[in-house]
Amino acid sequence: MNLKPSKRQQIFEFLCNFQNQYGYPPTVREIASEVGLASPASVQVHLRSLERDGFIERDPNKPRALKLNQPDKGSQLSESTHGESESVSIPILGRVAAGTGVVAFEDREGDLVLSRDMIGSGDHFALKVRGDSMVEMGIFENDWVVARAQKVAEVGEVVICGIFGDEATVKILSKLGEEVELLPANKNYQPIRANHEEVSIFGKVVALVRSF
Amino acid sequence: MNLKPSKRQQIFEFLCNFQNQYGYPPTVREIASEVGLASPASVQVHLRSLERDGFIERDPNKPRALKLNQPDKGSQLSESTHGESESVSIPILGRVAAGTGVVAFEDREGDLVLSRDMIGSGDHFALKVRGDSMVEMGIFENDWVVARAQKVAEVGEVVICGIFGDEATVKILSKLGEEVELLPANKNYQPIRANHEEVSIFGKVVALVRSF
DNA sequence: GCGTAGAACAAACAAATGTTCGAAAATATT
DNA sequence: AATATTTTCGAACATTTGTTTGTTCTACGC
Repeated sequence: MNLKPSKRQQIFEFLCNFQNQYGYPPTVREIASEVGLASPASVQVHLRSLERDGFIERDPNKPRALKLNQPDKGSQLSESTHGESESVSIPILGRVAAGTGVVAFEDREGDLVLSRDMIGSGDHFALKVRGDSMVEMGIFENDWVVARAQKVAEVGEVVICGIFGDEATVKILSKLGEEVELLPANKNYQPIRANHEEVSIFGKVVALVRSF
Repeated sequence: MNLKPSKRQQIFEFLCNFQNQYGYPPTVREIASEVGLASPASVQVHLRSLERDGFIERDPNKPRALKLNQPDKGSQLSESTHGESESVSIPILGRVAAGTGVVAFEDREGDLVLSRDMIGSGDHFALKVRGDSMVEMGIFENDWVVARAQKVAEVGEVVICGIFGDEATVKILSKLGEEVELLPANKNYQPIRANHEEVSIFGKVVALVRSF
């Protein structure tokens, strides 16, 4: 069926490339022209869809007021620094702000130093793991998980998320859509199902650090 | 005269902050409002000045079509080292020298950067984990274990050791004396018993790092 | 004092942009 | 084949935005 990438995906990739190239987002008409749609109205539908799923954010009635939430995806940046390893200081958060959107770096309790090529680009934060809900993935209590701050993720990825405005937890994202499913990695715990609006993703886990 | 920063500089800093916060550049009027100018015309002159000097690029007649050429400059992000955390570069070893005594740092494949307070003092090295003999301790294949180079350890500690001059492995030291016992953390593997002379301890595992 | 230069202003204009609405076309479903 | 669903379109509209123009005000040098 879908031999070619869907318009939705085409658009998203174009957004990433454009932002990368020009430093600011494209307009609706520029998108239309690029992906082969004749009317700005056609683009609107997809933008709404992308916004509903958290890939982008928009400010209504404002030109180019479009923010990418996952700057990495569409951009094939050169990750080959393989020579010098920049060390990055990652703030350890006591708790994650349960606000609607951004991850606020509250209660910084210290820093974790890692090399850039281990975690990739972006803003990162670290959390100390509480509980044993992820033991089957080798994530133990008192480990540190390092996450890249982003508000969307894909099925199968390990994410830091807040449910019902609760404290942040580590879970495996297993289903998306109107209803979101979050899986623990421990048979003794139950999967969590919740409405799309009740779950906020704070970041995607990219590394784990344990100190013996 | 210039007690306060010049309007030009105010504007440039605002551009950086805005772009950082919203993901797209502000409009001329948003700039005016922010830096305390009442007319968009007033902002224009400064933008022209900034463009003339190469700080920004603009596309005429297009809203928000403004590119920062130096995204880092104006942004006073949290670069504070917040306390002190000395970062240590730990060599990643392809294999551990099977010599009787010291750990020679052969075949360095790269470095792992960690903060000193995570690993403590001493000389360290890192190994990539092969096999699943330690899964029950949450040490998975392709993880990195960081070890402090030392030739002795105590019962119960996780060590890097070589047996019969074999490749280095990660095990739990469980008995000392004439006969040494090394335990895997996996029911499918057998404990290893060997003579005191046949086992050489290279280091004690002090940290674990996993990259997703 | 006089004149000049620069900064800022307000108002108006033209262009670009986001949005909406109904209809047409394409696609999927029964 | 008939129907429902999705996608796209075209055109009009309201808003936002960049730009221009002429004016006012202040500071400075002669």
